[in-house]
Parts: sequence; C-alpha cells; structure tokens
Amino acid sequence: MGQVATIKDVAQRAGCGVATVSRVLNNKGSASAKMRAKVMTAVKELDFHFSEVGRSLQSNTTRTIGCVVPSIENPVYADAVQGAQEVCLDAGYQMLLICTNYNAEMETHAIRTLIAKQVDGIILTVGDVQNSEGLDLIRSRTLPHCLLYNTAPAGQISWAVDDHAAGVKVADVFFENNHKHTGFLGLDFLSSDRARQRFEGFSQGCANHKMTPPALLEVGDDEDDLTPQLDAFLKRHPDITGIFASNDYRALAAIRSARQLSIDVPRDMSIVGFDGIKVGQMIDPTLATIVTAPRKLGAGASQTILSMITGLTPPQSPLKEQTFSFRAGGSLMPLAAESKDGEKVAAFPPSDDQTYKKAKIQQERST
Amino acid sequence: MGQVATIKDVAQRAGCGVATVSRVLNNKGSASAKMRAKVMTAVKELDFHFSEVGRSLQSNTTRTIGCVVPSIENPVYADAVQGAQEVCLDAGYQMLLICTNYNAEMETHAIRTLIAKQVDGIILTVGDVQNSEGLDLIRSRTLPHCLLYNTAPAGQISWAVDDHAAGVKVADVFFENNHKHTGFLGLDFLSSDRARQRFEGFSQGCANHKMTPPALLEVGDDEDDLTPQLDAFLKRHPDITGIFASNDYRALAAIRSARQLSIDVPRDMSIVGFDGIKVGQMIDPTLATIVTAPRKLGAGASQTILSMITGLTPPQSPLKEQTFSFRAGGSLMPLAAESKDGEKVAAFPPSDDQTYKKAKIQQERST
DNA sequence: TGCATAATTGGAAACGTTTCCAATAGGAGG
DNA sequence: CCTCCTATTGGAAACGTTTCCAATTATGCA
Repeated sequence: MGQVATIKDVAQRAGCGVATVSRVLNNKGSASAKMRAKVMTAVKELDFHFSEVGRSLQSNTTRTIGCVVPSIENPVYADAVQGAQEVCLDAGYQMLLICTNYNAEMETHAIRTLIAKQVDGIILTVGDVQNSEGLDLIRSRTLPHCLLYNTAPAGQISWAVDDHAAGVKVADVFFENNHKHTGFLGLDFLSSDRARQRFEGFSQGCANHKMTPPALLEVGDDEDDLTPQLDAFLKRHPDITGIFASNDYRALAAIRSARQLSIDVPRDMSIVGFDGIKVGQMIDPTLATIVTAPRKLGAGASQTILSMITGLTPPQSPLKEQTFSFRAGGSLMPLAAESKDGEKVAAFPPSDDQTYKKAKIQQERST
Repeated sequence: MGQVATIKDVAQRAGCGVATVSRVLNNKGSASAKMRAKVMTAVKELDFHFSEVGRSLQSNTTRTIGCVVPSIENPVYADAVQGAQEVCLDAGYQMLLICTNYNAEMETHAIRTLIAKQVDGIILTVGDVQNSEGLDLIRSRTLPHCLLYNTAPAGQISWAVDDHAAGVKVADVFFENNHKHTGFLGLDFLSSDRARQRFEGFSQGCANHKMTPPALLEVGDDEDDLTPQLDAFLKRHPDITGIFASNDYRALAAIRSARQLSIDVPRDMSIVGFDGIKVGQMIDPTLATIVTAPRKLGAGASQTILSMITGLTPPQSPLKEQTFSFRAGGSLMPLAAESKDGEKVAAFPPSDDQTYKKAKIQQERST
C-alpha cells in the first residue's frame, strides 16, 4: 500500500495546521486565498485523498448502505440490486452486498455483519417479514431500513410487488380466456412468503370468478426436472387447462416438462409465469407472465433509505396496483369452449411458428 | 441510532481498563479468569459489539473487498459476483459492489471510490486491460487486486474464460458437424476485448480447418430485434449454415429472428451461443453453447485476493483449457452433405419435439 | 520469609479525521 | 496611534479501537 499521505503531511507541506487543511478541503469555515492555494498545491503534490475510515470514525457515518437479498442468481434480485446500487452511487454512497441463499440463519448473520460495519442504512429482502430475527435486530436499533420485495407492516414504506393482487390478476386473465380449472406451481411455501401470497391471491381471484380452487403443485428447486411431478399432478387433476407458475423459470420448466409429456403449450395447456425475465420474450412460445420492474423497485428502495438518512421527504412509493402488469404471450391462449379439435385460436399474436419454408427461403437467399 | 456501547463503557462496567477488555474480547494477551468473566457479563449486559470503523482505523484494514463488474443484469457476472461474495463472507470479509454499465469513465470512478474507501483488495472486470485508467490507479498503489473475466498480462493471476480457445473450440465443433460457412454475431468490439478474442479464436479455428473465414455481424444491444440485420446479413452471405453468437442472449435473439425469417433452427441454420446460462436448457431447441462456470471464477478471484492479503499461497488458477466446455444442444445439428431434403440428423439428442399427441395423452389423463 | 520471575493490568499513544475554541493578525474607525 | 472588531489560524479534544510499556500483583522456589 506504500505509505499514503495523510492530512498531517499536507498540513506540514503547506506550512499550516491540519485544521486549516480540513477547512479548505471541505469548503467549511474561512481560509485566506493564499492558504487555500498552498493547501491545494500540497494536495496535488502528495496526491492526497481523504481516508474514509478516519472520516467515518469522526462523523459516525460510513456513507455505505447494506443490501441483503436471497440471491442475485435470480435476475429479479440482480436487477433490483443493480438499480439500488446505481442510486446509491449517484448519491455518493456505496453498497455492501450480502446474499443469503434463502437461508434464515444466513439472513440474521448478514444483518448482524452489516450492523457491525455500521452501514448507514439497510435495504433487505427477508424470507418472512413476520418472523425475522434480523429485522428485529434492525428495528431495535432504529437503523434506517427499507424492505424490498416484502410488504412492510402498517404504514411503513416498502418496495414490493403486490403479489396478492398479481395473483388475482392472473386468475382474471385465465377467466377471461375461458380457463376454469387451474393449477399453481410453486416452491414450497416455507422459505418465502411471496409465493404464498401469489397463491392466495390466485385462489381469491379464482373464487371471485367461481372457478374451481387452483390445485397446488409444490416442487423443489428451479433446476429440477419436474416432468414426473407434473405428470402425476395432471393425472390427479385431468381437467386442468391452465397453470400459474410462481416464477418464470418454473414456467419454462413446466413448458419443457409438458413437452416431454407430449402436452402442447399453449394448445393443450396454457401457462403463465411471474417476473417478466427478458428471455421470456426471446423464446417460442413467448411467455405470458406478470411483469415486474425490479430496477425501479431497487432504485426506489435506495431513494427511500437515502431520504431517511438525509431527513428529506421520501419518494412516493408506487401504488400497489402499479407494481406489476400482465404481459400476454404465446404460452397462453383462450380455451375454445368445446373447440373443434385442432382449431387454434390465439389470444394474442403468438410468435411466428410457421411450418418450415426452408425451400423457399433458401431459394430466396441464394439468388 | 440510540447510543451504542463502546469499549469504554464495557471497561467501566467491568471495572477494568479498556486494554483489558480488548485483550479479553480478542483472546490476545493474558487475562485472569475473573476478569474475563466480568468483561463477558458486561458485554452481555450492554449488548456490546465492536465498531468496525474504530478497528479499521487502528488496524489500517477494512475487511472489505471491492468488486467492479460491468453489470449484474448479465447473469454471468451476477453469478460470478455471488460466488466471489460467498467466499469473501466465509473469510470474514464483506463485499462492496459497483457496476459500471460497460462505461469506462464509470469504471475509473468506481475504482477511485473503492480506493478511497480503503478496501483491502479489488476484484474487477475492465473493458480493456491494455488501457484502463482504473487498473493503472490500482497498480500504482500496489493494492491487491485480481482480474475477473479479463486475461491478465504476463504472469499475473486472473480468473477468466479463455475466450480465444473457446472460439477455436466452436470452430472445431462446426467443422465436426460439417459446417464450412459460418458467421459470428457480436456486439461492437470497442466496448469489450472479450468478444473480440472469441472472434479471433473462432477465425483462427476456421482457418485451422480451412473453412471460409467467418462473416462478421456486429449488432447493438441484446434487446434489439436483429431480424432486419440478420436478414441482410444472410442475403449477403447466403451459404452460411452456422452462426456463433458471442453470448447466449444474442444466440436466442438470433434463433428468434431466424424464425421470423422462416429459417428453422437447427434444420436450416445451426447456432451456438456462449456462457451457458441456465435457460439455455429450458427452451426448445436447447441451446448449444460454450458453458462457463461463473461462480467458480468469482470464487477463485476471491480466493486469490484473500491469499494476497493474508500472504498465504494463492489458489491454483485453472488451466486455460478448463475454463469452459462445449455443451451440445438442439440448436446445432450436423449438416448432411447434400442432404436429402428434410432428412434430419441430430448431432446430439435434441429436445423432444414430437408432433402433437394430444389425443393420446388426454385420453390417458382422463382415465 | 524473602526474592526472582512470571502473569496480569491499566495508562497512554496512535490511527486520520472534524470541530471547538482560543489566539493571533489585519483592518477600520476614532 | 490606539482600540475594537472581524477574519484567519492552529492546538487540542474527540471518535473507538489496539498495543506498547511500565507498574502492579501473584507465583514458585530456596
């Protein structure tokens, strides 16, 4: 690290006291033009930069905010983190990131660590808001914090998708498309209250439309091949024509597994995902899904934190209903009431899936 | 923040000097059992925790390492960052993350910021190793650092995919599958030396096999619809049968655009991607691609940094050839030499794409 | 019991800042 | 020329640690 200049070195070189250097560099208090100049040249000559640590100790402020999310392998969180990080950086704050891998113990440890580091605020996503040791820790010390992707209790600001309302919306969409028998594909609910809320909203929505309550298929990790489980599930519930997956990856996995089982999506089965990851639009069929705006949420959370720190008025948190929107896609089509076999009626322009016109195009290209 | 106890408070409560408290809590130097106990109860009663800032000032160490990557919206970097973060955390270090959005100015600023924060080390991906102001900054201060996804110059350790070798490998694969006329689909090369290396390797590989040099299609952002560009490109180079895309997203975009143009993948056009993002295997056709292990690279970079800090022996950086592997997929099939029209010979087990057997399965399910 | 030695302890300095406060210098007005 | 006021300046304390060192207490041995 090869000795770095301190404010003392600057003072010595400029032939003044450290207090003067500090005042000059911070534009605080008075200093003569002469002194100012001397200090500035000394700074240049020594390539002096403040030690943030020294300042932190003095100011009891670290200009660092902590961010705790389950995993940035999930693009939803990755995008949110990036949005949050950008806003922080613009405001002169840096972001300390810790991923918990959906592990409650880790979550507590992460928060403890951040508190020890004396971050000025924490943005966090917890597994269960009602029951989070880390969250209690934060609250007990009145450290500025803002929930992300969790709904905050009573009156507190948080940046989250309204999972419940989104679930209702999906039920509406299925209803509009004539699907009466649906299923919900989710991770086991213990680790996340978000999937549970989606399910509850979905159930609620189905009830609103007097549809049969959604059948529940709980699976393990995203990575798993869920073909056997899907098979068994559909055997148990043969009349299901629409599946709401609790995230886009699971929706894609469902499409793949359906294909394995010779079930065509969307002809035989409509599937709706959640999150709106960008690949959803790059594949065929495109994925019908609930689109969220992770970057905005992350950015909003940062703004909230920053406003708490500086005491300014916090940003308006978006209306719950505006935290998501439905995006049509080729994986969902209306169920024709007692359709003539094979007649395909697309709800929305499906992606192109012409039969192969190889000959024609080859010809065209080679001319 | 509601007054937090300091070591002085503990000392006072335990009826001893601060030095003793420090020794007890750090298990350093001697202390009688009696004192030890008194200190411990005082600590409990006051819920004392060290101020990391105080310690940092004293020890000239922050137990923080900085990480600079272009963007964690790219899952490759997201995974790498997460891998790096985990290793850091395990070693008691925290990670300060800054994304540069592929912007050189930002890159410099980020590094400046991290230096000011006095991180103990930096893991970073730069746009251009040969010409990076930030990297120079780091070097001029002999701050431990480790390149990630950049190849370090001469003898320095770095954790990166050997893009050149991977490019060669793709050429090999195309050759083995009888594709002689190929194209390369990449972002404009200015912003990243990585894509350039892939292209150079690919060209090299094509030359090795006496294939025609790959035609180059440079496009803009991932998000763009590249249908018109692809169309024009293929009109210009009508005999191309294989395209190497510089990352998986662009590969997916190419597949989609090809479909728009009524070009079937892989029948009319084989496509190989780069990175091995997980959705590549969840779609149809599955994506043939170069698979990398971002988590491992990130973790490795952390280990390298940590070993530099602690002075231990650094981890073995993997052999260049082991930084990637080719994964077969449905988007690539052998070109049958003057094939009879429509005869499809899969190079690798393609994903299932049976014609619809709806009737059968429906029947099965309803019994 | 007395003495040498070892273990334990606390005061104080140091880390790099900011800021309070007292001291000094420079001007203005008489 | 003297006084008073203001602008500038630097010394020193404070922030929360660790660690050196000297002082004290305890232990072992003759």
